[in-house]
Amino acid sequence: MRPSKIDDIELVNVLSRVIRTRGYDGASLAELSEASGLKKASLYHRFPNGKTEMTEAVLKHIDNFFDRNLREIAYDENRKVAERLLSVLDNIKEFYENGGLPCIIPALSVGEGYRLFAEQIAQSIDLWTSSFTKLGTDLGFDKAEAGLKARNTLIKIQGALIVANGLQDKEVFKQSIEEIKESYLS
Amino acid sequence: MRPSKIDDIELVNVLSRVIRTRGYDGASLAELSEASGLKKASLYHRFPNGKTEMTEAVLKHIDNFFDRNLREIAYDENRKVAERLLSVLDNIKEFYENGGLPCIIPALSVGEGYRLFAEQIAQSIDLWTSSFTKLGTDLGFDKAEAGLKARNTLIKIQGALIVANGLQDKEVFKQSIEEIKESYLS
DNA sequence: GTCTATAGCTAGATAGAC
DNA sequence: GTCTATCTAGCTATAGAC
Repeated sequence: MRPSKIDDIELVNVLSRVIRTRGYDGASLAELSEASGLKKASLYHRFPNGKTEMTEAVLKHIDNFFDRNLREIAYDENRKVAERLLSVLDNIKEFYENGGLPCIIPALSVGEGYRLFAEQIAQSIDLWTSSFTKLGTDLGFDKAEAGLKARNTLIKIQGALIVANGLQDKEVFKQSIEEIKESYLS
Repeated sequence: MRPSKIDDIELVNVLSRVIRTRGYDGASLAELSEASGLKKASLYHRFPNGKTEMTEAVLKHIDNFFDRNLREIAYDENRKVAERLLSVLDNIKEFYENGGLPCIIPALSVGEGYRLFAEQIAQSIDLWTSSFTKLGTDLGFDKAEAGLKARNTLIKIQGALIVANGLQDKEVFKQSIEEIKESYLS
């Protein structure tokens, strides 16, 4: 076995960046190849089903990230709930690079990406919703209100990423994260 | 002059639907042709610069819509401000078909679309922001707060469209519009 | 103004050498 | 595991008849 030029985790991270910024349809194999340093045939060796499989790997990687850095923390009753909230919001800021890197959801919400990955998108939204609902109930909100707050949290994050990108202004995103904090803790 | 199979307005509306749902990169000329009933060569007769020019026409058409149905109403001091707010929110619901039709912004926020239309996206956001800021100040909020509320209104609409699409649930969008109403009028 | 036909290119994908 | 070379299909775009 000849050694890999780039390990699996780093490779998926590179593919993730390209797909999130260029969109599924816009992320060509040529660009994925250039960004990763692997020729197209090498990408096919790693992902025999091509771009679809690369995107599945990216989705799985992101899903793992949020399972560890959002869901697990939100449900960790050994930690104070306010501390859990601040921790997950920090992890979210990290994932989106303070608003400079788009979410995968809009990148897969149009065109061919949506046809292929609609189910995974819905599942991802559900994971976020249940995690923030858990934080809300632990903070004392009743179940219904916690559910509404959770949904509005997702909406705010998704909307802030779109607007921050449109204005090329990360402050829009950072400000929204602060407002989310206040909406739970004040 | 042989008569057009489809008039300019209807044609732009059809192109708009395809670009908004498929994204700029995902909207192929084949699909634009099929949706409009015009062969590719006929589309080029109408838009000599191809897909770029079609998208420019769509953006201009949408810009006109919101100039008439958002900005003009927001600034129309002959009407009661609460009535203006309800009117613009109704027009927004219409434009997005109650959350069933995506915004053009995410469709142009990735890939080649972003490279070509970043400036128009930023301008569009500014028109929305100033319009809702005007409504906010006329409702008695001070300038700074009205500006923040306006930005959060855009964020909520954009985020709600993403989440509504991801869950295939228009209620998410309709609920968000109601919450926007309450945030201004209660 | 619309059409058929096609050019020219780039996309995703594969074969086979090293 | 990576590479060069190549295939085929789809893409944007154009030429020219009606």
